[in-house]
Amino acid sequence: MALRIFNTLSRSVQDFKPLDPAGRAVGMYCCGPTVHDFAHIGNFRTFVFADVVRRYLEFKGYAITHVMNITDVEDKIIRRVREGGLKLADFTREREKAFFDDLDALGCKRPHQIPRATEFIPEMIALIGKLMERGIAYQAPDKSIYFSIEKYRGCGCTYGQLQKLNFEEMRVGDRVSSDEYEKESVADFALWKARVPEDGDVFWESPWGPGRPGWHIECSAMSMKLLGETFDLHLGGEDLVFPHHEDEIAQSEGASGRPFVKYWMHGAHLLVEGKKMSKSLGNFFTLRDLLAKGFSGREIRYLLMSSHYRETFNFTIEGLTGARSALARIDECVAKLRELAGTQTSSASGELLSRFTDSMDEDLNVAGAWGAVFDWVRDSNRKLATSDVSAEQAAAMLASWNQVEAVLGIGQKEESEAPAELLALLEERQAARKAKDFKRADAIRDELKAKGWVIEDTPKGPRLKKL
RNA sequence: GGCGGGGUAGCCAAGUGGUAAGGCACGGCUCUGCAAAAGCUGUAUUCGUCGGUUCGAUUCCGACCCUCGCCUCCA
Repeated sequence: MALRIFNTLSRSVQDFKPLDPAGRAVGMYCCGPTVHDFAHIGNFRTFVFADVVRRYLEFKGYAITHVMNITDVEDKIIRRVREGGLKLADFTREREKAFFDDLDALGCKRPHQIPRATEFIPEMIALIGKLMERGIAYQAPDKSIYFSIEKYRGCGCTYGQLQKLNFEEMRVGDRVSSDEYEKESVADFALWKARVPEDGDVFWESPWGPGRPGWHIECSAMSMKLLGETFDLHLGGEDLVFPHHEDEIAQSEGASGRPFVKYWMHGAHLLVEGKKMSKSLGNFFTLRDLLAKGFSGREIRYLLMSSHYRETFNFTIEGLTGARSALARIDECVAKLRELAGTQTSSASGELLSRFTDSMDEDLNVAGAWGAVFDWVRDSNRKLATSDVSAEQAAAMLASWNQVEAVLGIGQKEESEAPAELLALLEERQAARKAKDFKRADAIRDELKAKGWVIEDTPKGPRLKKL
């Protein structure tokens, strides 16, 4: 079966067909973080979503090139740098490192290319130059360069491909920053912002004078440079549909005269505890906030990818606790199969893969995919309980799981070996039980529990499990 | 005001023109010296409300109610 995805351009679910005539290579660009602060859990929903898209495309056999930018020059960053008396790069590199630590904790694969905005200034200037040549961009009295939507439309291009726009009905002006009032039209947006005193030493020389790039231009410049003027997939959060992505299309198609991106995918936002995240409500979490509460990256990842990417998802602490139980159920089953399979290997069999694929093919229906996973867990547990599963059979079941897990990316629970002294206590308890000294046996059980280890009395004897 | 999502069990969340996946929580059972852990198992006559189409609608159409998001540098 073929993968189908919802394309924001057509507002419908379409068959995914790469531009590559061989149908194999896929270029994918995901709008990355603005490194002005620690990223929050809402940001990570989008990055986990992008990671799942990438992993599923790999699962489907595509040779993917995953690009994600780092926005390391922007108003907030400049303000922090100025306030802290810091060097731009020192500040942004630190935040960037924190971001990748977080991404690692969530089990996200590193994109193949991670361009920084500040390292593509010449490409951006070249792109702006092209738009100037074509008469689609103009320099305002404040020396900044703006993109003219009117001229762009005059060339037969469409502005408003991703969202139906009605400029007359739009509430204009609410958030237009004061340095943009010299634009010819409110809808126009900055390509190059002329240097102002507040920028300090954050500026670059350009044919139009010193300044810095506008927000949208970096993504156009970097994606076209690394993936070509037309590429397959562009992802981002739903808030980026307008204006960011709309403007990217305008800049890119205005300059190249060719279609920019074939498929646009947008991830919906997150609610936390039923409300929009905000610091004043106390429901604003960075990843490290949640890790500090004792949740693991894989638990957070599981919760973030437990529902469809185009639906608003309500992220709750209760959900996180539930994620822990749900993952434990999978871990338990997989661990048993591993033990049985030993070093035996086998090819995948059973219906897990087909059910998983059927769900994921339909616009990444992860909820349906998890349904397949949990049905497989129950089915495996039944087999384990009612019949002798051979090493070969266990290996075959595991082979399917491993393929699915490569997409889900939840990894496995880190196995912790109990220290020798605790194992000695466990032995002592066994001896006490044999001697019917249950008082002593129960005392040891409590002692172990106090140390964070639970005794699991299985038909094959007792085991220690970390709480 | 414009545009676009949602409303399915206590909570989260799939899905379908033919009578409701899965997860969490909860109850029962198995195992156990008792537990725990683990496993199995049960739990929505019903899918926001009211109409309509249909042999049949939660699924299609219309109206209404509620809720959320975007509307110029926020994932």
